[in-house]
Amino acid sequence: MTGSTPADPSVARTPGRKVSLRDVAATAGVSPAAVSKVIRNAYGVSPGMRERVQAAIDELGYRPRFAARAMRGSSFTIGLELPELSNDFFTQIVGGVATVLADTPYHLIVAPGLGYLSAEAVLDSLIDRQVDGIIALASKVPLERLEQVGTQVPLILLGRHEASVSFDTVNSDDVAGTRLVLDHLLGLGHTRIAHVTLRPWIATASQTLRHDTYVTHMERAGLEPQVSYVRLVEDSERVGAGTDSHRGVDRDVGEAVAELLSRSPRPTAIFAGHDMLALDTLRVTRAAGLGPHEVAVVGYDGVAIADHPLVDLTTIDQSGPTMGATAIRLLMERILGDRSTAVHEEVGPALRLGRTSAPPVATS
Amino acid sequence: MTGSTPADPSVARTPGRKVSLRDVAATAGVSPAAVSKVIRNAYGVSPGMRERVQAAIDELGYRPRFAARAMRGSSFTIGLELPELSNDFFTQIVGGVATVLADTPYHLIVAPGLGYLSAEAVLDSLIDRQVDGIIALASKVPLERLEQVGTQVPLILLGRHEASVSFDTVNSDDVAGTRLVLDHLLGLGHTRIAHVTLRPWIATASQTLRHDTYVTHMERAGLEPQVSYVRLVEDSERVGAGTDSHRGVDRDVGEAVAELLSRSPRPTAIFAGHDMLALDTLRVTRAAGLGPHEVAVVGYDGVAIADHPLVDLTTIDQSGPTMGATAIRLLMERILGDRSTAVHEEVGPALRLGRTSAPPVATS
DNA sequence: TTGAAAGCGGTACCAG
DNA sequence: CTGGTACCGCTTTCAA
Repeated sequence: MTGSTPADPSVARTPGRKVSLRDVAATAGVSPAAVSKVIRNAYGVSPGMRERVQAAIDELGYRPRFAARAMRGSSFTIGLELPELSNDFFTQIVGGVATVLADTPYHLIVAPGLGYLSAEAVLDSLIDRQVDGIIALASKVPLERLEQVGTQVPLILLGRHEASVSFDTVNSDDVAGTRLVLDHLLGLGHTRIAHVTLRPWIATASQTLRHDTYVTHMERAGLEPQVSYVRLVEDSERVGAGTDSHRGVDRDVGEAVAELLSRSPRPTAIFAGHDMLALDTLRVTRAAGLGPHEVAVVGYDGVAIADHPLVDLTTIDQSGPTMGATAIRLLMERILGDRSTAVHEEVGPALRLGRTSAPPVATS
Repeated sequence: MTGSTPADPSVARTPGRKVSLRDVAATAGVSPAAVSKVIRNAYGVSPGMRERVQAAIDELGYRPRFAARAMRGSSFTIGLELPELSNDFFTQIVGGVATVLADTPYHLIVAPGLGYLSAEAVLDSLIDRQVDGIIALASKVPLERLEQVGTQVPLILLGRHEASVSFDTVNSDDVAGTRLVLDHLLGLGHTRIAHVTLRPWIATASQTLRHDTYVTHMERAGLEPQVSYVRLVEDSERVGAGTDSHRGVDRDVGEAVAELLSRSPRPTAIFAGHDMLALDTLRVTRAAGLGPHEVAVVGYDGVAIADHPLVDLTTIDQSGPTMGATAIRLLMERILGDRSTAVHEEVGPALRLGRTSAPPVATS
């Protein structure tokens, strides 16, 4: 309530107009063009000029506006599209990107799908913002659309094994990762290993590769693949999810897992398509009173909570931070014009053993 | 590099220049001003005009650029400052905000501190972006700075119990919430209840209120408050955290909890300042082989993982989504000019019982 | 109701 | 190396 004091100087600081580049130029006694060069560290300014301009900038507390810069030059903004924020794997990627960006004049806009916004809408919005480059997860956007985006703005895709020419990709080796999981479970003595995942949608998506590798690896081992698909949740159904509780099992995941558990003979191990699915799977198995020896559970991603002693989930570490750092490194190469041919990098997956996977009990 | 395929029509769609408002005007045979009015749903356009313009917009696939709009009018962008993304409570808030925003032409920019960027830097950056309004957590920014920001742009603060006139606040009733925790533990028979939290910094921050309430409530119950403070991590030390693993106990939290456990007599219960601290606390107690009956643990926030059967953390549900939804509602009131006096809303906290809090074993 | 024209605050080009 | 200046695409008076 500083309002009771009629003229409070501490709040009075509301200049009629923000200080502009022209103001700086006037104060420093130079041209606007010169100031522009200084703030961009552009070529062709004498040390004396730079100094005087910098002094004026400091004196006036000048800060360039992104909007004005974006009109002519670059927006100094990187857009990061991702499906949601409640999945820790995605926020690990954000961390990796942000750390690299910290030493640059570029800023990061985190643009989650947030349930109601599709990845395509998010990409459009980033383009409307004239970002200088985009990093995207975009696991469900058609390739043609991505290629098109890639011709408009430098683009890096994560989790899509596309041999695109217009954009780069960064992926974990999902085939190798899946084999790590299966060999681990097979090594423990499991034979009835089920897989719970989203219904394959894009053939090149990480999820799909894990699924396909699971199937072929099982068959090669002479075992029967058992997949339970989580029903795709329509966007319309998701509206309002934000105000609901985050809690409880996603109904569809719950059903998918319950369906697996009801099979006879029951699977002794469940390989979940990613860690959030694995956590939900554990909700169901624990609710059913089934421990690691009855049903082993393995995830994929390496979310932070996975190695909490109370959870201790066996999973594949995808090195989210490294993926993010790699992505922004590749993106900056393109933005700075250092490279214009597509590259496709992979980071190695690593098995992280936890208590949720154990040998099956010897019944049968 | 569409270069390999000489003339690929699917990728060829790279118009030399994006379609502008002027193009739409030309196509529709009207003035740019008219188009501007139509896309803003502004007053003073005849139905016929609107229809023709809309047709041209659809035909050309016109999309207004945020930068240009921000130059003169509003940016149709809301900025959300928050300390980090790896804390699920914060992303719950984001969800609440996003859901309400879904029905408006406004877009959300999520701007996390990301370790290296301080809240103040993030706020500055949002202002440079000319966002139309800001929602901030900003738990460590001095009040004067916030008041100043509040005079520049509509501002809503979360987790700060300030009676400001220049900005609104949305808070959980931290006093009531803390009492719920303590009464629960006292009811279970605990007397040696410790508190682990960040060292109080801002007197009006939620964390501080919980701390202060803990102290007074304990004293009023005739018990001795025992607080262990987590050392503040300097920003400089945090750089690079993004590429490190998210895993393991924050060294400082670990030390703070270990210090508590080494006291004699040992506390039988630990009230953590928020859920992420509680999870780290559980890491330490479990590593020390101490179960709920040796050391009860209670958190605060209601993160999603708290109610996982493997964790089952007793905590206070702060209704993050509701807080976010409330915040954006208040912000839109200010942006649309419906209100110019500050309001300060509170949402009620609720105790959520879990397995991590149990009566103390009868030793003494 | 409609449109002409003057910017918003930077950048880029080009002449000095 | 420096500075004048024409823009970028949209919004906003203000006349017609």
